[in-house]
Amino acid sequence: MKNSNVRVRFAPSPTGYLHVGGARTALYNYLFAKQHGGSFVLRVEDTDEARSTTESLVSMLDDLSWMGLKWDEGPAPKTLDEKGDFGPYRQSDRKEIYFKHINELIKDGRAYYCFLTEEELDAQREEAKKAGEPFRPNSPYRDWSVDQAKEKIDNGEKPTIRFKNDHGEKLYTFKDLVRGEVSLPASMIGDFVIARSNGMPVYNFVCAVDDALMKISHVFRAEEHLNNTLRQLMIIEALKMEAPIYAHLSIMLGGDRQKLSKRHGAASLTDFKEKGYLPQALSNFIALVGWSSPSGEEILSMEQMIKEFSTERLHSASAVFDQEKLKWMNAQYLREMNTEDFFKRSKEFFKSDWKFPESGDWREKSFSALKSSMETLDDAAPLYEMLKLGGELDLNDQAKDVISWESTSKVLQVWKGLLSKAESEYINPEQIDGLINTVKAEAEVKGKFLFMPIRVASIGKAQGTEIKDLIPLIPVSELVLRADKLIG
RNA sequence: GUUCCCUUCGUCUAGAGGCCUAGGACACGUCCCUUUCACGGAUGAGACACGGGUUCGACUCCCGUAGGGAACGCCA
Repeated sequence: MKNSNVRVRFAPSPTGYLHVGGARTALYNYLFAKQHGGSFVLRVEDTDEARSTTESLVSMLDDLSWMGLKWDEGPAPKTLDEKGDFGPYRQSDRKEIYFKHINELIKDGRAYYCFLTEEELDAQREEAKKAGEPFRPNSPYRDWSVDQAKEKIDNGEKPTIRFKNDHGEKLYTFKDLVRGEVSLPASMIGDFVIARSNGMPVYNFVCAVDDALMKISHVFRAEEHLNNTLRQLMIIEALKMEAPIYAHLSIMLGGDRQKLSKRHGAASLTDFKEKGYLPQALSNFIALVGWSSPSGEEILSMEQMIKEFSTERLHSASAVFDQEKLKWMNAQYLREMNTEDFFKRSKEFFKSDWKFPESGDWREKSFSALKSSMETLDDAAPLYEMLKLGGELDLNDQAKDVISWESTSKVLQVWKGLLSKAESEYINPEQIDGLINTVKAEAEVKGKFLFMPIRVASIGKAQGTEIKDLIPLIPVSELVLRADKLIG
Protein backbone atom coordinates (compact mmCIF):
# COMPACT_ATOMS: atom_id res chain seq x y z
CA MET A 1 0.00 0.00 0.00
CA LYS A 2 2.77 2.44 0.89
CA ASN A 3 5.75 2.64 -1.38
CA SER A 4 8.19 3.53 1.34
CA ASN A 5 9.89 1.65 4.13
CA VAL A 6 9.44 4.55 6.45
CA ARG A 7 7.17 3.51 9.28
CA VAL A 8 6.80 5.63 12.37
CA ARG A 9 4.53 5.34 15.34
CA PHE A 10 3.02 7.44 18.05
CA ALA A 11 2.44 5.31 21.12
CA PRO A 12 0.42 7.08 23.78
CA SER A 13 -0.41 5.55 27.07
CA PRO A 14 -4.12 6.16 27.70
CA THR A 15 -3.85 7.21 31.31
CA GLY A 16 -5.10 10.79 31.08
CA TYR A 17 -5.30 13.67 28.67
CA LEU A 18 -3.10 14.19 25.64
CA HIS A 19 -0.30 16.54 26.64
CA VAL A 20 0.97 19.17 24.19
CA GLY A 21 4.36 17.52 24.46
CA GLY A 22 2.80 14.28 23.27
CA ALA A 23 0.97 16.17 20.57
CA ARG A 24 4.24 17.57 19.31
CA THR A 25 5.81 14.12 19.28
CA ALA A 26 2.83 12.85 17.30
CA LEU A 27 3.11 15.81 14.92
CA TYR A 28 6.78 15.22 14.16
CA ASN A 29 6.11 11.54 13.56
CA TYR A 30 3.29 12.47 11.24
CA LEU A 31 5.29 15.07 9.33
CA PHE A 32 8.16 12.66 8.86
CA ALA A 33 5.88 9.86 7.65
CA LYS A 34 4.03 12.09 5.21
CA GLN A 35 7.19 13.61 3.86
CA HIS A 36 8.59 10.19 3.05
CA GLY A 37 5.36 8.67 1.84
CA GLY A 38 5.58 6.27 4.75
CA SER A 39 3.11 4.98 7.30
CA PHE A 40 2.08 6.59 10.54
CA VAL A 41 1.08 3.97 13.07
CA LEU A 42 -0.87 4.58 16.24
CA ARG A 43 -0.09 2.06 18.91
CA VAL A 44 -1.70 2.02 22.33
CA GLU A 45 0.61 1.40 25.24
CA ASP A 46 -1.92 0.23 27.78
CA THR A 47 0.06 -2.36 29.71
CA ASP A 48 -0.61 -0.49 32.91
CA GLU A 49 -4.04 -2.00 33.37
CA ALA A 50 -4.73 -0.12 36.55
CA ARG A 51 -4.31 3.32 35.02
CA SER A 52 -5.35 2.83 31.41
CA THR A 53 -8.90 3.71 30.48
CA THR A 54 -10.94 3.61 27.32
CA GLU A 55 -12.24 7.13 27.94
CA SER A 56 -8.72 8.40 27.94
CA LEU A 57 -7.94 6.57 24.71
CA VAL A 58 -11.01 7.94 23.02
CA SER A 59 -10.24 11.47 24.11
CA MET A 60 -6.63 11.21 22.98
CA LEU A 61 -7.63 9.95 19.57
CA ASP A 62 -10.17 12.76 19.33
CA ASP A 63 -7.55 15.32 20.19
CA LEU A 64 -5.14 13.92 17.64
CA SER A 65 -7.81 14.07 14.95
CA TRP A 66 -8.74 17.57 16.01
CA MET A 67 -5.12 18.58 15.39
CA GLY A 68 -5.48 17.31 11.87
CA LEU A 69 -3.40 14.18 12.27
CA LYS A 70 -4.50 10.99 10.57
CA TRP A 71 -2.88 7.63 11.08
CA ASP A 72 -2.63 4.81 8.61
CA GLU A 73 -2.73 1.98 11.12
CA GLY A 74 -4.23 1.52 14.54
CA PRO A 75 -7.58 2.14 16.21
CA ALA A 76 -9.95 4.60 14.57
CA PRO A 77 -11.21 7.61 16.52
CA LYS A 78 -14.54 7.02 18.30
CA THR A 79 -15.14 3.41 17.21
CA LEU A 80 -11.62 2.16 18.00
CA ASP A 81 -11.95 -0.25 15.10
CA GLU A 82 -8.47 -1.25 14.11
CA LYS A 83 -6.95 -1.24 10.66
CA GLY A 84 -3.50 -2.24 9.45
CA ASP A 85 -1.49 -5.39 8.88
CA PHE A 86 0.54 -5.33 12.07
CA GLY A 87 -2.20 -5.51 14.67
CA PRO A 88 -3.49 -5.80 17.20
CA TYR A 89 -2.43 -2.26 18.04
CA ARG A 90 -3.41 -2.24 21.68
CA GLN A 91 -0.69 -3.82 23.70
CA SER A 92 -3.16 -5.30 26.13
CA ASP A 93 -4.31 -7.45 23.20
CA ARG A 94 -0.80 -8.64 22.41
CA LYS A 95 0.08 -10.62 25.50
CA GLU A 96 0.46 -13.90 23.66
CA ILE A 97 2.89 -12.37 21.22
CA TYR A 98 4.99 -10.99 24.06
CA PHE A 99 5.08 -14.23 25.94
CA LYS A 100 6.24 -16.10 22.91
CA HIS A 101 9.35 -13.95 23.03
CA ILE A 102 9.67 -13.90 26.78
CA ASN A 103 9.63 -17.68 26.88
CA GLU A 104 12.27 -17.70 24.21
CA LEU A 105 14.46 -15.49 26.39
CA ILE A 106 13.88 -17.69 29.41
CA LYS A 107 14.75 -20.79 27.44
CA ASP A 108 17.96 -19.16 26.23
CA GLY A 109 18.88 -18.10 29.74
CA ARG A 110 18.50 -14.41 28.84
CA ALA A 111 15.70 -13.89 31.32
CA TYR A 112 14.67 -15.52 34.57
CA TYR A 113 11.90 -15.79 37.12
CA CYS A 114 12.61 -13.60 40.11
CA PHE A 115 10.97 -14.01 43.50
CA LEU A 116 12.53 -11.00 45.19
CA THR A 117 9.98 -9.27 47.39
CA GLU A 118 9.16 -5.59 47.54
CA GLU A 119 10.95 -5.33 50.89
CA GLU A 120 14.09 -7.05 49.70
CA LEU A 121 14.19 -4.76 46.69
CA ASP A 122 13.72 -1.69 48.83
CA ALA A 123 16.59 -2.74 51.05
CA GLN A 124 18.81 -3.14 48.01
CA ARG A 125 17.77 0.21 46.65
CA GLU A 126 18.63 1.77 49.97
CA GLU A 127 22.06 0.15 49.91
CA ALA A 128 22.78 1.28 46.37
CA LYS A 129 21.85 4.80 47.32
CA LYS A 130 24.21 4.74 50.28
CA ALA A 131 27.02 3.41 48.12
CA GLY A 132 26.33 6.15 45.58
CA GLU A 133 25.70 3.65 42.85
CA PRO A 134 22.86 3.10 40.45
CA PHE A 135 20.37 0.53 41.64
CA ARG A 136 21.16 -2.85 40.13
CA PRO A 137 19.07 -5.58 41.70
CA ASN A 138 20.97 -8.53 42.95
CA SER A 139 18.72 -11.53 42.56
CA PRO A 140 19.56 -14.88 44.09
CA TYR A 141 17.23 -16.44 41.51
CA ARG A 142 19.32 -15.29 38.62
CA ASP A 143 20.88 -18.63 37.93
CA TRP A 144 18.07 -20.88 39.00
CA SER A 145 16.97 -23.46 36.52
CA VAL A 146 13.52 -23.13 35.02
CA ASP A 147 12.48 -26.32 36.82
CA GLN A 148 13.50 -24.90 40.18
CA ALA A 149 11.44 -21.79 39.50
CA LYS A 150 8.47 -23.79 38.22
CA GLU A 151 8.35 -25.57 41.54
CA LYS A 152 7.97 -22.34 43.43
CA ILE A 153 5.39 -21.13 40.94
CA ASP A 154 3.42 -24.35 41.39
CA ASN A 155 3.38 -23.55 45.08
CA GLY A 156 1.48 -20.41 44.26
CA GLU A 157 4.29 -17.85 44.20
CA LYS A 158 4.03 -15.14 41.58
CA PRO A 159 7.41 -14.13 40.20
CA THR A 160 8.39 -11.25 37.99
CA ILE A 161 10.50 -12.00 34.98
CA ARG A 162 13.80 -10.16 34.75
CA PHE A 163 16.03 -9.64 31.80
CA LYS A 164 19.52 -10.89 32.53
CA ASN A 165 21.90 -8.03 31.86
CA ASP A 166 25.23 -9.73 31.56
CA HIS A 167 26.86 -7.12 29.38
CA GLY A 168 29.30 -5.90 32.00
CA GLU A 169 30.87 -2.61 30.99
CA LYS A 170 29.83 -2.87 27.36
CA LEU A 171 29.01 0.45 25.74
CA TYR A 172 25.85 0.62 23.66
CA THR A 173 26.35 3.25 21.01
CA PHE A 174 23.68 4.36 18.61
CA LYS A 175 23.08 7.24 16.28
CA ASP A 176 20.33 9.51 17.46
CA LEU A 177 18.83 11.78 14.81
CA VAL A 178 18.64 14.67 17.27
CA ARG A 179 21.65 14.11 19.49
CA GLY A 180 24.17 12.49 17.24
CA GLU A 181 26.12 9.59 18.62
CA VAL A 182 24.97 8.56 22.08
CA SER A 183 26.76 5.99 24.21
CA LEU A 184 25.12 4.31 27.16
CA PRO A 185 27.13 1.97 29.38
CA ALA A 186 25.44 -1.37 30.07
CA SER A 187 26.55 -1.02 33.66
CA MET A 188 24.16 1.86 34.30
CA ILE A 189 21.37 -0.65 34.77
CA GLY A 190 20.99 -4.08 36.29
CA ASP A 191 18.60 -6.94 35.61
CA PHE A 192 15.34 -5.21 34.86
CA VAL A 193 11.79 -6.48 34.99
CA ILE A 194 10.22 -7.37 31.66
CA ALA A 195 7.04 -8.94 33.02
CA ARG A 196 5.11 -8.19 36.18
CA SER A 197 4.08 -10.83 38.66
CA ASN A 198 0.50 -10.42 37.43
CA GLY A 199 1.58 -11.66 34.04
CA MET A 200 1.61 -8.39 32.14
CA PRO A 201 4.86 -7.45 30.41
CA VAL A 202 6.19 -3.95 31.03
CA TYR A 203 6.84 -0.97 28.83
CA ASN A 204 10.49 -1.42 27.99
CA PHE A 205 9.88 -4.92 26.77
CA VAL A 206 6.69 -4.43 24.81
CA CYS A 207 7.90 -1.21 23.27
CA ALA A 208 11.09 -2.78 21.99
CA VAL A 209 9.34 -5.87 20.69
CA ASP A 210 6.54 -3.95 19.01
CA ASP A 211 8.84 -1.47 17.34
CA ALA A 212 10.67 -4.40 15.81
CA LEU A 213 7.60 -6.49 15.01
CA MET A 214 5.72 -3.58 13.52
CA LYS A 215 8.75 -2.82 11.36
CA ILE A 216 9.04 0.68 12.76
CA SER A 217 11.91 2.41 10.98
CA HIS A 218 12.17 5.61 13.01
CA VAL A 219 11.20 6.37 16.56
CA PHE A 220 10.56 10.00 17.45
CA ARG A 221 9.92 10.20 21.17
CA ALA A 222 10.60 12.42 24.14
CA GLU A 223 14.02 12.74 25.66
CA GLU A 224 12.87 11.12 28.88
CA HIS A 225 13.09 7.84 27.01
CA LEU A 226 16.73 8.25 26.14
CA ASN A 227 17.86 6.12 29.05
CA ASN A 228 15.23 3.51 28.25
CA THR A 229 16.83 3.03 24.88
CA LEU A 230 19.56 0.99 26.52
CA ARG A 231 17.08 -1.56 27.83
CA GLN A 232 15.26 -1.69 24.55
CA LEU A 233 18.45 -2.15 22.61
CA MET A 234 19.40 -5.05 24.88
CA ILE A 235 16.05 -6.73 24.33
CA ILE A 236 16.10 -6.26 20.60
CA GLU A 237 19.63 -7.64 20.51
CA ALA A 238 18.73 -10.69 22.61
CA LEU A 239 15.75 -11.39 20.36
CA LYS A 240 17.92 -10.95 17.24
CA MET A 241 15.55 -8.32 15.97
CA GLU A 242 16.29 -5.08 14.20
CA ALA A 243 16.39 -1.78 16.08
CA PRO A 244 14.76 1.32 14.65
CA ILE A 245 16.56 4.62 14.24
CA TYR A 246 15.89 6.81 17.25
CA ALA A 247 15.29 10.54 17.55
CA HIS A 248 14.96 11.81 21.10
CA LEU A 249 13.08 15.07 21.19
CA SER A 250 13.78 17.77 23.71
CA ILE A 251 11.26 18.36 26.44
CA MET A 252 8.75 21.19 26.62
CA LEU A 253 8.97 23.32 29.72
CA GLY A 254 6.75 25.83 31.46
CA GLY A 255 7.81 29.38 32.27
CA ASP A 256 9.58 28.20 35.41
CA ARG A 257 11.69 25.81 33.32
CA GLN A 258 9.98 22.80 34.83
CA LYS A 259 8.32 20.21 32.67
CA LEU A 260 5.12 21.70 31.27
CA SER A 261 2.07 20.64 33.23
CA LYS A 262 -1.40 21.69 34.29
CA ARG A 263 0.18 24.00 36.83
CA HIS A 264 1.27 26.23 33.96
CA GLY A 265 -2.33 26.96 33.04
CA ALA A 266 -2.80 24.67 30.11
CA ALA A 267 -0.96 21.55 29.10
CA SER A 268 -3.46 19.26 27.45
CA LEU A 269 -4.92 19.65 24.01
CA THR A 270 -8.33 19.76 25.61
CA ASP A 271 -7.24 22.82 27.60
CA PHE A 272 -6.23 24.64 24.45
CA LYS A 273 -9.33 23.56 22.59
CA GLU A 274 -11.48 24.95 25.37
CA LYS A 275 -9.55 28.19 25.49
CA GLY A 276 -10.47 28.77 21.89
CA TYR A 277 -7.27 27.96 20.07
CA LEU A 278 -7.40 26.82 16.49
CA PRO A 279 -5.87 23.44 15.72
CA GLN A 280 -3.83 24.80 12.82
CA ALA A 281 -2.36 27.51 15.02
CA LEU A 282 -1.57 25.10 17.80
CA SER A 283 0.16 22.58 15.57
CA ASN A 284 2.04 25.33 13.77
CA PHE A 285 3.22 26.76 17.06
CA ILE A 286 4.08 23.43 18.62
CA ALA A 287 6.13 22.45 15.58
CA LEU A 288 8.22 25.56 16.08
CA VAL A 289 9.13 24.69 19.65
CA GLY A 290 12.21 22.68 18.83
CA TRP A 291 12.19 22.92 15.07
CA SER A 292 12.51 25.73 12.56
CA SER A 293 11.75 26.11 8.91
CA PRO A 294 14.77 26.60 6.65
CA SER A 295 12.99 29.60 5.15
CA GLY A 296 12.71 31.26 8.53
CA GLU A 297 8.96 31.58 7.99
CA GLU A 298 6.84 31.06 11.05
CA ILE A 299 3.32 30.80 9.76
CA LEU A 300 3.36 27.39 8.15
CA SER A 301 0.54 25.24 6.87
CA MET A 302 0.57 21.52 7.49
CA GLU A 303 1.50 21.04 3.82
CA GLN A 304 4.48 23.35 4.14
CA MET A 305 5.62 21.63 7.31
CA ILE A 306 5.42 18.24 5.65
CA LYS A 307 7.50 19.56 2.80
CA GLU A 308 10.08 21.32 4.94
CA PHE A 309 10.45 19.07 7.94
CA SER A 310 13.92 17.73 8.53
CA THR A 311 15.53 16.03 11.48
CA GLU A 312 18.68 18.14 11.05
CA ARG A 313 16.70 21.18 12.11
CA LEU A 314 15.42 19.59 15.30
CA HIS A 315 16.80 21.51 18.27
CA SER A 316 18.29 19.38 21.01
CA ALA A 317 17.81 21.74 23.94
CA SER A 318 14.62 21.74 25.95
CA ALA A 319 12.39 24.71 25.25
CA VAL A 320 9.89 26.85 27.10
CA PHE A 321 6.35 26.82 25.76
CA ASP A 322 5.48 30.50 25.36
CA GLN A 323 1.74 30.98 25.54
CA GLU A 324 2.01 34.63 24.55
CA LYS A 325 3.45 33.71 21.22
CA LEU A 326 0.84 31.00 20.75
CA LYS A 327 -1.82 33.67 21.24
CA TRP A 328 -0.23 35.85 18.64
CA MET A 329 -0.07 32.99 16.22
CA ASN A 330 -3.66 32.05 16.90
CA ALA A 331 -4.67 35.62 16.14
CA GLN A 332 -2.91 35.36 12.79
CA TYR A 333 -4.89 32.27 11.91
CA LEU A 334 -8.13 33.71 13.21
CA ARG A 335 -7.87 36.66 10.86
CA GLU A 336 -7.38 34.40 7.90
CA MET A 337 -10.34 32.24 8.77
CA ASN A 338 -13.40 32.17 6.56
CA THR A 339 -16.60 33.45 8.08
CA GLU A 340 -18.66 30.28 8.02
CA ASP A 341 -15.82 28.36 9.61
CA PHE A 342 -15.55 30.97 12.28
CA PHE A 343 -19.20 30.78 13.20
CA LYS A 344 -19.14 27.03 13.20
CA ARG A 345 -16.17 26.92 15.53
CA SER A 346 -17.26 29.69 17.83
CA LYS A 347 -20.73 28.27 18.36
CA GLU A 348 -19.65 26.46 21.48
CA PHE A 349 -18.23 29.68 22.92
CA PHE A 350 -21.50 31.58 22.52
CA LYS A 351 -24.44 31.06 24.83
CA SER A 352 -27.18 29.12 23.12
CA ASP A 353 -29.87 31.74 23.75
CA TRP A 354 -28.00 34.52 21.96
CA LYS A 355 -29.81 35.67 18.84
CA PHE A 356 -28.21 37.50 15.97
CA PRO A 357 -29.43 38.87 12.66
CA GLU A 358 -29.72 35.92 10.32
CA SER A 359 -28.18 37.11 7.09
CA GLY A 360 -24.86 35.83 5.78
CA ASP A 361 -24.02 39.39 4.93
CA TRP A 362 -24.30 40.32 8.58
CA ARG A 363 -21.98 37.48 9.49
CA GLU A 364 -19.40 38.61 6.94
CA LYS A 365 -19.55 42.18 8.15
CA SER A 366 -19.45 41.41 11.82
CA PHE A 367 -16.59 38.97 11.56
CA SER A 368 -14.46 41.24 9.44
CA ALA A 369 -15.11 44.12 11.82
CA LEU A 370 -14.33 42.18 14.98
CA LYS A 371 -11.67 39.66 14.09
CA SER A 372 -8.80 42.05 14.56
CA SER A 373 -9.65 42.35 18.21
CA MET A 374 -9.65 38.63 18.92
CA GLU A 375 -6.76 36.36 19.70
CA THR A 376 -8.75 33.25 20.50
CA LEU A 377 -12.31 32.09 19.84
CA ASP A 378 -12.89 32.68 23.50
CA ASP A 379 -12.40 36.40 22.88
CA ALA A 380 -15.23 36.34 20.37
CA ALA A 381 -17.86 35.67 23.00
CA PRO A 382 -17.80 39.02 24.86
CA LEU A 383 -17.61 40.83 21.53
CA TYR A 384 -20.61 39.08 20.06
CA GLU A 385 -22.47 39.41 23.30
CA MET A 386 -22.60 43.15 22.61
CA LEU A 387 -24.28 42.39 19.31
CA LYS A 388 -26.94 39.98 20.50
CA LEU A 389 -30.56 40.98 20.00
CA GLY A 390 -33.00 41.64 22.83
CA GLY A 391 -32.10 45.00 24.36
CA GLU A 392 -30.38 43.54 27.41
CA LEU A 393 -27.26 45.44 28.38
CA ASP A 394 -25.09 44.23 31.18
CA LEU A 395 -23.57 47.40 32.63
CA ASN A 396 -20.39 47.44 34.61
CA ASP A 397 -19.62 50.05 37.28
CA GLN A 398 -18.02 52.44 34.88
CA ALA A 399 -21.00 52.24 32.54
CA LYS A 400 -23.41 52.81 35.41
CA ASP A 401 -21.43 55.84 36.40
CA VAL A 402 -21.82 57.26 32.90
CA ILE A 403 -25.57 56.76 33.13
CA SER A 404 -25.70 58.67 36.39
CA TRP A 405 -24.17 61.80 34.88
CA GLU A 406 -26.54 64.71 34.81
CA SER A 407 -26.15 65.39 31.10
CA THR A 408 -26.61 61.79 30.11
CA SER A 409 -30.37 61.60 29.99
CA LYS A 410 -30.54 64.51 27.58
CA VAL A 411 -27.95 62.87 25.34
CA LEU A 412 -29.88 59.63 25.34
CA GLN A 413 -33.18 61.31 24.56
CA VAL A 414 -31.71 63.05 21.56
CA TRP A 415 -29.89 59.92 20.48
CA LYS A 416 -33.00 57.83 20.63
CA GLY A 417 -34.99 60.46 18.80
CA LEU A 418 -32.51 60.54 15.95
CA LEU A 419 -32.44 56.78 15.71
CA SER A 420 -36.19 56.59 15.54
CA LYS A 421 -36.13 58.77 12.49
CA ALA A 422 -33.61 56.61 10.65
CA GLU A 423 -34.93 55.20 7.41
CA SER A 424 -32.71 52.20 6.89
CA GLU A 425 -32.43 48.99 8.83
CA TYR A 426 -28.83 49.72 9.82
CA ILE A 427 -26.84 52.87 10.34
CA ASN A 428 -24.03 53.26 7.83
CA PRO A 429 -20.54 53.87 9.15
CA GLU A 430 -20.52 57.18 7.24
CA GLN A 431 -23.63 58.39 9.02
CA ILE A 432 -22.26 57.98 12.49
CA ASP A 433 -20.18 61.14 12.68
CA GLY A 434 -23.13 63.18 11.48
CA LEU A 435 -25.40 61.57 13.99
CA ILE A 436 -23.04 62.21 16.85
CA ASN A 437 -22.54 65.79 15.79
CA THR A 438 -26.27 66.34 15.76
CA VAL A 439 -26.50 64.97 19.28
CA LYS A 440 -23.65 67.25 20.26
CA ALA A 441 -25.51 70.27 18.94
CA GLU A 442 -28.93 69.42 20.24
CA ALA A 443 -27.91 68.15 23.66
CA GLU A 444 -25.18 70.76 24.02
CA VAL A 445 -22.53 68.45 25.43
CA LYS A 446 -19.15 67.39 24.11
CA GLY A 447 -16.11 65.23 24.80
CA LYS A 448 -16.58 62.23 27.00
CA PHE A 449 -19.99 63.48 28.12
CA LEU A 450 -21.07 63.05 24.55
CA PHE A 451 -19.24 59.89 23.48
CA MET A 452 -19.49 57.79 26.56
CA PRO A 453 -23.28 57.83 26.97
CA ILE A 454 -23.69 56.94 23.31
CA ARG A 455 -21.23 54.10 23.73
CA VAL A 456 -22.99 52.81 26.78
CA ALA A 457 -26.39 53.05 25.16
CA SER A 458 -25.16 51.19 22.12
CA ILE A 459 -22.99 48.45 23.52
CA GLY A 460 -23.23 48.70 27.28
CA LYS A 461 -19.55 49.55 27.69
CA ALA A 462 -17.90 52.88 28.35
CA GLN A 463 -14.70 51.78 26.65
CA GLY A 464 -13.41 49.15 24.32
CA THR A 465 -14.07 48.16 20.78
CA GLU A 466 -14.44 50.85 18.17
CA ILE A 467 -18.01 52.05 18.27
CA LYS A 468 -17.98 52.90 14.58
CA ASP A 469 -17.36 49.24 13.87
CA LEU A 470 -20.09 48.08 16.18
CA ILE A 471 -23.03 50.40 15.56
CA PRO A 472 -23.42 49.44 11.89
CA LEU A 473 -23.77 45.83 13.04
CA ILE A 474 -26.70 46.51 15.33
CA PRO A 475 -30.13 46.97 13.78
CA VAL A 476 -31.59 50.44 14.38
CA SER A 477 -34.58 48.87 16.09
CA GLU A 478 -32.25 47.19 18.52
CA LEU A 479 -30.37 50.42 19.19
CA VAL A 480 -33.63 52.15 19.96
CA LEU A 481 -34.61 49.33 22.29
CA ARG A 482 -31.31 49.62 24.14
CA ALA A 483 -31.50 53.38 24.52
CA ASP A 484 -35.07 53.03 25.67
CA LYS A 485 -34.18 50.63 28.44
CA LEU A 486 -31.56 53.02 29.78
CA ILE A 487 -33.84 55.99 29.72
CA GLY A 488 -36.17 53.80 31.70
C1' G B 1 24.81 10.15 44.53
C1' U B 2 25.51 7.50 39.67
C1' U B 3 24.72 7.58 34.32
C1' C B 4 23.00 10.16 30.15
C1' C B 5 21.40 14.71 27.74
C1' C B 6 21.46 20.07 27.28
C1' U B 7 23.43 25.62 27.48
C1' U B 8 22.79 32.28 21.59
C1' C B 9 18.32 38.43 23.53
C1' G B 10 12.95 37.69 29.01
C1' U B 11 10.87 33.52 25.45
C1' C B 12 11.09 30.52 20.58
C1' U B 13 15.05 30.46 17.35
C1' A B 14 18.93 31.58 12.82
C1' G B 15 23.98 30.56 12.88
C1' A B 16 27.86 23.96 9.99
C1' G B 17 35.66 28.57 11.53
C1' G B 18 36.09 34.34 8.53
C1' C B 19 29.52 36.39 5.43
C1' C B 20 28.39 38.39 12.93
C1' U B 21 29.01 45.46 14.41
C1' A B 22 25.31 37.94 15.97
C1' G B 23 19.73 37.90 12.02
C1' G B 24 14.24 36.95 12.66
C1' A B 25 9.65 36.19 15.62
C1' C B 26 6.79 36.85 20.39
C1' A B 27 6.77 40.00 24.55
C1' C B 28 8.53 45.04 26.06
C1' G B 29 9.65 50.74 25.27
C1' U B 30 8.90 55.16 22.04
C1' C B 31 6.49 57.45 17.90
C1' C B 32 2.58 57.55 13.95
C1' C B 33 -2.66 56.21 12.84
C1' U B 34 -7.02 56.60 16.20
C1' U B 35 -12.21 60.78 20.75
C1' U B 36 -10.66 55.39 24.18
C1' C B 37 -8.95 50.16 23.35
C1' A B 38 -7.28 46.90 19.62
C1' C B 39 -5.38 46.27 14.57
C1' G B 40 -1.67 48.28 11.41
C1' G B 41 3.04 51.07 10.35
C1' A B 42 7.86 52.91 11.99
C1' U B 43 11.63 52.72 15.51
C1' G B 44 14.47 51.26 20.02
C1' A B 45 16.47 48.40 23.97
C1' G B 46 17.96 43.30 24.51
C1' A B 47 22.01 37.29 24.01
C1' C B 48 26.84 33.78 22.23
C1' A B 49 26.98 30.58 30.78
C1' C B 50 32.31 30.68 32.44
C1' G B 51 37.58 29.22 31.92
C1' G B 52 41.25 26.99 29.12
C1' G B 53 43.05 25.12 24.54
C1' U B 54 43.23 24.23 18.74
C1' U B 55 43.66 28.00 14.80
C1' C B 56 46.14 33.54 11.27
C1' G B 57 40.93 33.68 12.98
C1' A B 58 36.00 30.79 17.18
C1' C B 59 29.01 31.67 18.67
C1' U B 60 30.76 27.73 15.68
C1' C B 61 35.95 22.39 16.99
C1' C B 62 38.28 20.01 21.76
C1' C B 63 38.77 19.80 27.22
C1' G B 64 37.22 21.34 31.91
C1' U B 65 33.89 24.18 35.40
C1' A B 66 29.18 25.92 36.59
C1' G B 67 24.04 25.67 35.84
C1' G B 68 19.59 23.13 34.01
C1' G B 69 17.00 18.60 32.66
C1' A B 70 16.13 13.26 32.42
C1' A B 71 16.72 8.29 34.13
C1' C B 72 17.94 5.10 38.09
C1' G B 73 9.79 1.39 39.37
C1' C B 74 6.28 -5.06 39.05
C1' C B 75 4.78 3.89 35.34
C1' A B 76 5.15 4.89 30.50
